[in-house]
Amino acid sequence: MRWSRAFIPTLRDDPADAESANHRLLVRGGFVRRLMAGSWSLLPLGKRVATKVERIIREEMDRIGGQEMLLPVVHPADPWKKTGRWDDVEGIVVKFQDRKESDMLLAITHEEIFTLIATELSSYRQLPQLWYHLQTKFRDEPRPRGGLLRVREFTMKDSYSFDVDPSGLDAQFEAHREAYSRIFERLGVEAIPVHASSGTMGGKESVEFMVESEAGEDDIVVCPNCGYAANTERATSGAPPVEDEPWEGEPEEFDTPGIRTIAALADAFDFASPERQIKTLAYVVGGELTLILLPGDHELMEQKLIDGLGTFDIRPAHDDEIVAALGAHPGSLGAVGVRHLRVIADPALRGRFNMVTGANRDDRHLRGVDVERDIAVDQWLGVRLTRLGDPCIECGSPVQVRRSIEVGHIFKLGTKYAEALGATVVDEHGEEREIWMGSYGIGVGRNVAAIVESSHDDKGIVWPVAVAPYEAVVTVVTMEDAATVAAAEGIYRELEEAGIETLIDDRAERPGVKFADAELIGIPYRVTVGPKGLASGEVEITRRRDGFTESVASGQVAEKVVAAIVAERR
RNA sequence: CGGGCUGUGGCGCAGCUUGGUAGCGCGCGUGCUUUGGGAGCACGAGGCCGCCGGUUCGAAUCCGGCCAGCCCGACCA
Repeated sequence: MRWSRAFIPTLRDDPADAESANHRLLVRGGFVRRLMAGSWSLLPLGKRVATKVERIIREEMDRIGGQEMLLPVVHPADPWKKTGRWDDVEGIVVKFQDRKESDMLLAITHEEIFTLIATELSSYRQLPQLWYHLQTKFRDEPRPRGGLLRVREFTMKDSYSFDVDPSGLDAQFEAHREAYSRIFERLGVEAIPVHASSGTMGGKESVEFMVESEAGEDDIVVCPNCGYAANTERATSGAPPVEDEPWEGEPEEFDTPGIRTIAALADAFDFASPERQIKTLAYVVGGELTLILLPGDHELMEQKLIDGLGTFDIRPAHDDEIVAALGAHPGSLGAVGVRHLRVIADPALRGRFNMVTGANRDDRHLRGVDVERDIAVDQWLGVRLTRLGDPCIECGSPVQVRRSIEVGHIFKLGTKYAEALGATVVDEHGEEREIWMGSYGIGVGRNVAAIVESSHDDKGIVWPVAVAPYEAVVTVVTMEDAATVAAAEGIYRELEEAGIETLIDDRAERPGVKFADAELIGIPYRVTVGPKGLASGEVEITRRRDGFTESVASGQVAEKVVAAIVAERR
């Protein structure tokens, strides 16, 4: 490609509204342009990168037996109503009606429709099956952010596995785990698999692939000793040890005028440090007021509550609901003596005594509370957020918490969708059985963003060869010197003929502009052809990754560049 | 959904406090000079000042409403 003919609208300045590296560099390098919040056009360079990411995904899916299809992006409501998700996905899904006033939606994922196709399977002999497509999803995210990291419209590779039994599902799940690891390795991102929450997908087991990055939106818990790794939405840890001081007898009420927070209570009384308080949260779960208890120095991870209770129908209670049920306002709440409400407590409170909690009378608290003696806990459920330094659940070593980008997610779905939509096969005994399903997703644009986040410097993007929009650029130092132009054109032709995707920078620009642009858009290898070097028959090869430069006889340059690139293609 | 910030040529910004000709840098076009790290000079093109309404003789500027974008947070009692 001739740069003079290419549409590569690079910008000299960073766009003002861009914070994260991928946003800043992809816009500045002319890869993408924003249409609206969370909605991006891929320009020629961006499309080339996305296509390469897709090719790698396809190759790895095909390698484990995947068959590519293409399903529609507009779905009728009916199958979504049958699986119960028509209501579950309220808010994130765009719903509308066609001219006949039939309910429809824009696909946020494709479990329902792939399962409908799977109803055509009739015998266990046809299983296993593995189907996938690369298709647009539209999710009306409440807050798109971070350039291509969280968007509303995006291309996703989603695959779906169909098996006659759980062990078949396990095998396909493992195949995906390996395929995904290969994909991320080829993309040049360091993704670690972690235990995760299944969210709206349902199902029991899921693994996320996470790339450590400050731009990420998730925190993962990692144990440096034994390798345990999990999203904080799911991670469990041991209870950090606390030494309670002895207390004889019943809890004792005391005055706490104007005190509404754990911090304020801790400041006012030296026996009420946060770790010795019981934090009492009021939630409405399935329409019923429920108390959630945690050690005062811990935080609730709402997703664990959702997962642990098996319902999305939870929300913090409003003040008036709390007052009506407990007779006190938030800030003076407690569960001692509460029998008419469901009480859920984090296991970190087990065996704790001489604790401080609200008395359910405004401006009054209780001290000397023995959790198991004084509180009627209906359910012990691990709902607290794992913190840096908490003991690892597997080995007890202090865990780390790292900000990360979720680049892939694989789920064991079980038979939920098959049951709802009637996808069954007959087994070898002639009996009808529901199909066991898994679903597996990788967002294309988010992976492009993750690559940029983890591979850039102050000059611009550093693409791995495998996904670079072009593998090499021939920089013509001056277009005014006929010998220079002729030599550059010759090298360009050689590289093209050797199958190297090459740009020739034949613009009437000064060399500094060409160097800066080549670095900004991140081309892995640059061949610089100018009169200075040509005087001794030489040109330069510069590697983007580390700036390493060597002079090479112009007759040998193509061969050297080809060898370097082929070795890095993956 | 709550909070903060921001909307002025393609990009980055000033002007707004104190109402009166819309400005700067980059980029773009033409010409000359220059040519191994974002050149210089000269001339030139390009703006519904986010939108609607109000105040005023007069609004980018003051007032009200709306829309859009970015960042933080996700009710933690």
